[in-house]
Amino acid sequence: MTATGDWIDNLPDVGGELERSSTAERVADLLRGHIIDGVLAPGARLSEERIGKKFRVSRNTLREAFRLLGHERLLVHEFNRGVFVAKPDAADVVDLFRVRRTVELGAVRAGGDAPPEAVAAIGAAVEQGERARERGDWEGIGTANMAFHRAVGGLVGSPRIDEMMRQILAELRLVFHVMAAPREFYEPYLDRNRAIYELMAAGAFDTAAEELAGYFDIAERQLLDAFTGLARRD
Amino acid sequence: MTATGDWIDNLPDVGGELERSSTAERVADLLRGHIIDGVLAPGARLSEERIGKKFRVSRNTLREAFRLLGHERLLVHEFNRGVFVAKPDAADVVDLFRVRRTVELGAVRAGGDAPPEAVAAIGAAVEQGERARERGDWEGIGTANMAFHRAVGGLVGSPRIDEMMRQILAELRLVFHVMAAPREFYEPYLDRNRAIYELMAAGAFDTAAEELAGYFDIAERQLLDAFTGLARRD
DNA sequence: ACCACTTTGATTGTTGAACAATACTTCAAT
DNA sequence: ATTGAAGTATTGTTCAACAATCAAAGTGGT
Repeated sequence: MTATGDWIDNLPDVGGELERSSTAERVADLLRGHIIDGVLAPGARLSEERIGKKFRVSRNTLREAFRLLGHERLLVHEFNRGVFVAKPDAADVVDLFRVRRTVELGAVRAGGDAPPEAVAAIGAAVEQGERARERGDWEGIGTANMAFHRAVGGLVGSPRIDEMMRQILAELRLVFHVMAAPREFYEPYLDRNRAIYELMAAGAFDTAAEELAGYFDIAERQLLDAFTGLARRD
Repeated sequence: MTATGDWIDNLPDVGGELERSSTAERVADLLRGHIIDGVLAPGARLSEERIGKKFRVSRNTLREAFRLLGHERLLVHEFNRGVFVAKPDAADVVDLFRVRRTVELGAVRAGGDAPPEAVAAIGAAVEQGERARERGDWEGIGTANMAFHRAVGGLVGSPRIDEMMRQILAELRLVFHVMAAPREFYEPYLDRNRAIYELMAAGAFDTAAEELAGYFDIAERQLLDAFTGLARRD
């Protein structure tokens, strides 16, 4: 054991993994989770005093967390009135799908340059969804579908794109909470996802993009119909 | 004038135009401007106490502003050490161009669906740049080039994409400050911008996209070379 | 000169209280 | 029903305090 002495150099880089985080960030993470899971309904008002008491943090720290989530469009800040859980409307759905068409279709079309692992990650998401279907786990199917699209964005291999996708998909979760989408919503898309993945695995990225575009058209139409249904009831 | 009574319904929506803004947002705007203009050099540390004194705002308010700009990647927040003006490196340049290829090329390829005004805005940016060249106004050429690419992103017609482009281009300004780019950097691209615009005006969006892709390749290469030059001097 | 260790000083992280400014509610008056 | 005028609750912002952490200067032994 006289040792080469440089075993320490072979340790994996930890990057920012063990970065201590501020209270504001932890609070933001918590709130984000609650919003995505629907614990905090869209449109709900977040009282600084009550949430501060609940989480045992000061108002100042809480406000920092609010700024973070406001920038992610999960909260809307109305001056002198407070912060509310965002409540996306039909226009937001249209916009979200414009973004998705731009980013995801671009990612797929340039998929030929992506490393094999990136494509494999998409396949993993497909299988994750299929396993969830076998269990009858509708929640799991939805999660797997999100993972599928996050993996599609991952084809670009860009941290910034990854971050954008995370945000966009989080907003999309909010859309579902607004219109109380049926839990089976994603089920029909499982087979389509597999088809898209198979095309990519075979190197037919352009065809895959066309398939994906078709999915966007149908899904957007379906969501918008649900929204106009809601509008009529107001 | 017994009146129909519902003229008020015909009033244009004011949207958020007369939204009052918080101090934190105004401070963030100020700092953002200083960062983009290079008044605050990349890597510079922003002391809470000194900046707070300078702007006459409390530390708490200042920290809210810092959170905003941190989320825009213009500031980096190191726990217990402070906030610094972001200092993009070569990896950031690569990533920024990945994003630009995804977003801008996607925008151009789908340009056929964009309204004529959106295309016209691109032409306006081209002419703005050419006028700046006639004046020998290098600063103006750079600004016009930014406007050009912002207008390209505008083809999508999505507020979220517009916001992304604003952020990406702001980061790109930081890249220029890091490597002290020559003021004539953008000049050679003026003619290429016009060519790309003419193609789009003629409806040849796919060809325009190919041209734009060529621009990205050259510009990225040029920036990366400048960076490796810097690295050698360290 | 060089290494480990402590001490000191400065800065950030977070809290709690305070006050002004604004919004919401209630209720009276027309 | 609409308007106006309190009164109350909430947000916007500041300030002061203290703990936690980092950076730098010293300290001593070799």
